[in-house]
Amino acid sequence: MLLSRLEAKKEQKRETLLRAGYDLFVANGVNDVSVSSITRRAGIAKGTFYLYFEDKYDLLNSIILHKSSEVLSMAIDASVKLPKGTVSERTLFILDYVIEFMKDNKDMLKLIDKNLSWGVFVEAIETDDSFSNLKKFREIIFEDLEKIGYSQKKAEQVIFIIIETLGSVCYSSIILEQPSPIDEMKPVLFEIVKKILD
Amino acid sequence: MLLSRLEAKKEQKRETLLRAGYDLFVANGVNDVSVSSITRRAGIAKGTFYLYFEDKYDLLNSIILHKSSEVLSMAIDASVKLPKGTVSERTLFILDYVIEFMKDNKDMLKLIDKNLSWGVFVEAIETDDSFSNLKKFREIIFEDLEKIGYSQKKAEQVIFIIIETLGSVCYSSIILEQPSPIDEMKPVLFEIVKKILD
Amino acid sequence: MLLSRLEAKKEQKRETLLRAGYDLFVANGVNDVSVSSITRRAGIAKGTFYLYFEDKYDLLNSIILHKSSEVLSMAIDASVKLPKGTVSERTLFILDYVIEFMKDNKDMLKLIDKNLSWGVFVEAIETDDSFSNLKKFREIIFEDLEKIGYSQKKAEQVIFIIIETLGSVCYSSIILEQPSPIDEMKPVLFEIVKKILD
Amino acid sequence: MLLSRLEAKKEQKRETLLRAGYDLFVANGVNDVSVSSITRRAGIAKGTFYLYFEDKYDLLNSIILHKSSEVLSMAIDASVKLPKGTVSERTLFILDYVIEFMKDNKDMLKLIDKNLSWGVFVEAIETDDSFSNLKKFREIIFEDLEKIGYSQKKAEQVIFIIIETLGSVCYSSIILEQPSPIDEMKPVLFEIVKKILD
DNA sequence: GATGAATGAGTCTTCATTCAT
DNA sequence: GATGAATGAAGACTCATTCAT
Repeated sequence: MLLSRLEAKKEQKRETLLRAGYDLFVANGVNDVSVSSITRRAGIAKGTFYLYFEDKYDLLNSIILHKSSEVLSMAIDASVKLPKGTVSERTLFILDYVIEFMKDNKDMLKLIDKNLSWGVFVEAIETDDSFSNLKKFREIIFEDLEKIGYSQKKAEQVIFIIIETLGSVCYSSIILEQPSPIDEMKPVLFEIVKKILD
Repeated sequence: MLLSRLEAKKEQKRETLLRAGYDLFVANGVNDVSVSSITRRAGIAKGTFYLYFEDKYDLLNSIILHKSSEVLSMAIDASVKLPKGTVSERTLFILDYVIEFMKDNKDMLKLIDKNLSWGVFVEAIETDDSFSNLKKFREIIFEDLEKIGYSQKKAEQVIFIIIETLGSVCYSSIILEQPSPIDEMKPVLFEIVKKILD
Repeated sequence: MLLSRLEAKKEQKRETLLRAGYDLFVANGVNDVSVSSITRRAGIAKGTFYLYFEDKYDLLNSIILHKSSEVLSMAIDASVKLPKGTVSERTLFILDYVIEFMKDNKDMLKLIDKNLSWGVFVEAIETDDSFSNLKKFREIIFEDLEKIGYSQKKAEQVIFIIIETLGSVCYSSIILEQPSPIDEMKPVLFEIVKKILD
Repeated sequence: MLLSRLEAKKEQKRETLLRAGYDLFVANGVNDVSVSSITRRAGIAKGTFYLYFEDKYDLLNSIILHKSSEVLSMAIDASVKLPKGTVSERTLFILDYVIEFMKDNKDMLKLIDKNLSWGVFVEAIETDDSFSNLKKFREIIFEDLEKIGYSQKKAEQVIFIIIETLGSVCYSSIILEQPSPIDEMKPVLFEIVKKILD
C-alpha cells in the first residue's frame, strides 16, 4: 500500500519518537524520563507527542512490543536458516540466540524487564504486517509439536511457558546475577527445556 | 529478643505504613500513590514517613518482599504437614497452593507482578528472623533433590527456575488470561514440572 | 434577500458551529469546551472555525444573543396572539412564558446565566433581520406605556429593569432555588411588576 | 477564641492570597490570571496556594463573597446611623450607598458582575462571624416589613428581588451604560422600589 | 521523635492559532 | 475556501523533601 507523502512523514515522526523514547528509557529508566525530554531529543514540539501517543506509558508499551518481538523475530529468522532438526534443537537454538543477544544488550533487557513473552509475539503477528513472514514459523513449530502428540492449543501453551521462563531467567541471571550468572544457568535451562520437549 | 516499649511502638508504626501502602498500591497502582496519601491513610504525619523509609519505592520493595515470601511461606508450611511424598509431589502441592491463593488475591498478584521469585524467598530467609523456621524446608528440599542426583547448587537453580515460571504463569494467565485461563494452564504447568523433577 | 448557493452553504456551516457550540457549552460549561471539541462535534476542520468566529467567546456571545432573544421573541409572539389587555397583563404573560420555558430548559438557563436582558433584545432587533417582525412589539408596548404617562425613554428603562429582574430571579430561583423555588417566587415577582406598571 | 501563632500566620497568608487575587482579577480579568501570577504577587510559593484554595475559581468565589457582602455591609452600617425613617427610606438609602460606591469602584463591580445578591449576604451572615453585628439589621428590616403586612418569608423574597435588581442595574448601567447611564437610571429604579415598598 | 506547613522544581497536558497542502 | 498536522507557550497541579516548632 502506498502512503501519501503526508502519511509517510507522519510514520517517520512516529519512528523518531519511538527511537528517542527508547534511547532515553534505556539510559535513564522509565521513571526519570519525561515527555518533555523525549520531544526535546526527538526535535519535535511537545504537543506533537500527544498526536501520536497517549502518554509516556503508551509509548513505552509500543517500544516494548516492538523491541521484544524484534528480538524473537531475529532469533526465529536465524533458526529458519538452519538445516532441519528436531523441535527441541530448534527451540534451544532460539533460546540460545535470545540469551546471547540479551547478554550484549543489557540495557534493552532492563527495559523489556520480564515482558518478553510469546503473547507479545502473537500480538505482533496479528497487528503488524511487517512480521507476517513469521506467521509461518509459528505454523512450523506447531506442526512439529503436533507430530509429538501436542494439540495446537497445548503447543501454544507450552511454547508460551517456555518463552516466559526464558524471559524470567534472562532478567534474573543477566541483570541481577541471581541465582547464578547466565552462563551457569544456561545449561540448566537447556536441560529443562529438553526434558519438556522430548 | 525483647523489644523495649519504644522499639515496639516504632515497629508498630512501620507496620501501619506497610499496611497503608499495600492497600493503596493495590487499589490505585504504584504510580498513582503518593507519600502523602500513604501517610494520610496511615494517620501519620508526612515527615514521619521518612523516618522509616527512604521513599515510596523503598516501601514498595518491603511490601513485595513481605507479601511474596508470606505466600511462599504459607504454601511451604502447608506442604510440611503433608504425609511424606516425592519431591515432585511436594513441589506440585506448593505450586497448587500458590496458584489457588493467587486466584483469590488478584490485587496482590498485580502488585507482586512478576516479582514472585525464589530469590526473594532466599533473601527473606536471610534477613528476617520470622522466616527462620523455613530455612528447614529449604534444607529438606535440597536433600530430596540431592537424592535424585542434583548438586546443591543445581538444586537451587532448578527450584529458582520453577518458582520464576510459576510467577510468570500466574500473572499471565490469572491477570491477562493469556494464553489461556489459569485452570487450563495448571495441568500443562504441572506436567512440565513433573518432567523436570522426575 | 436571496443568497447565492455559496453564501447559503456558509450560513449553514455557521449554524452547525452554533449548534455544536451550544450543545457543548450546555453540557460541559464554557470553560471546559475547546475550539477543538466544537469543530470535532461539528464535523468541521479546526482551522475552519476561525473563518467564522474570532474565538470561543465570540461564538459564545453569538449563542447567548441568539438563544436569549429567541426566548423573548417566542414569548412576545405568543403574547401578540392574545386578546387585547392592559400593558400589565401582557407583560405578566410574557414573564410567565419565559419562566415556564426556563423551568423546562435549565441547561439553557445556566448558559444564558444572567445575560437575559432587554438590551440583548434591542441589539438583536437592530442587527438581525429575522427579528424584524418584533420591532412592532416594541412599538406597541411603548405606545401602551406612553398612554399611562411614560416617555419613550422611561418606558425603555422600566422594561429594561423588568427584564433584568426576570433574568436574575429565574437564575437564582430555578438553578439555585434561592431564596425560594420559582413557583413561590413567581407570585411575588408578579405582584411587584403589577405595582410597577399599574 | 485565641489563635495560636501558627494559626494567625495561616490566616494572614490566606488574606494575602485574597488580596493578590483581587488585585489581579480586577486588573486583568479572571480568565487572564493564573495561579502562578497570584502566588508571584503574593510572594508565596505556588504549591502553597493549593493549601488554601482548591483552584482559581475557589479563590474567586471567596473574593466575590467577601467583597460583595462587604459593600452591602458598609451600606447597612451607614443606614443604621440614620435617624429613624420608613422602610422605604432606609432601603433607598442603602441602594443609593451601593450605587455611589460602585460608581467609584467600577473594577470591583466588574468582578462582582451580577453576583451582588441578598443570598450572598445571608450566606456571609451564617458563615462569617465578623458579620455577626449585621444579623441585627436583617431582623430590623424584617420587623419593618412585617409591620406593613409581609410575612417573614415574603419579606426575604422581596428584599432578595430588590437586591438582585440593584446588582443588575448597577452592572448594566455603570459598566455598559445600558440602557442609560446610572444617573438616569437611579430615579427610575428608586421610583420602582418605592412603589414596591409603599 | 513527631509534626505538617511550606517549598518550588518539574511534569503533564491543553489549546488557540498558523500555514502548507 | 477547507483542511488538520504542527506548534510551543502557558497553565494547572503534584509531590518529595525540608525544617521550624
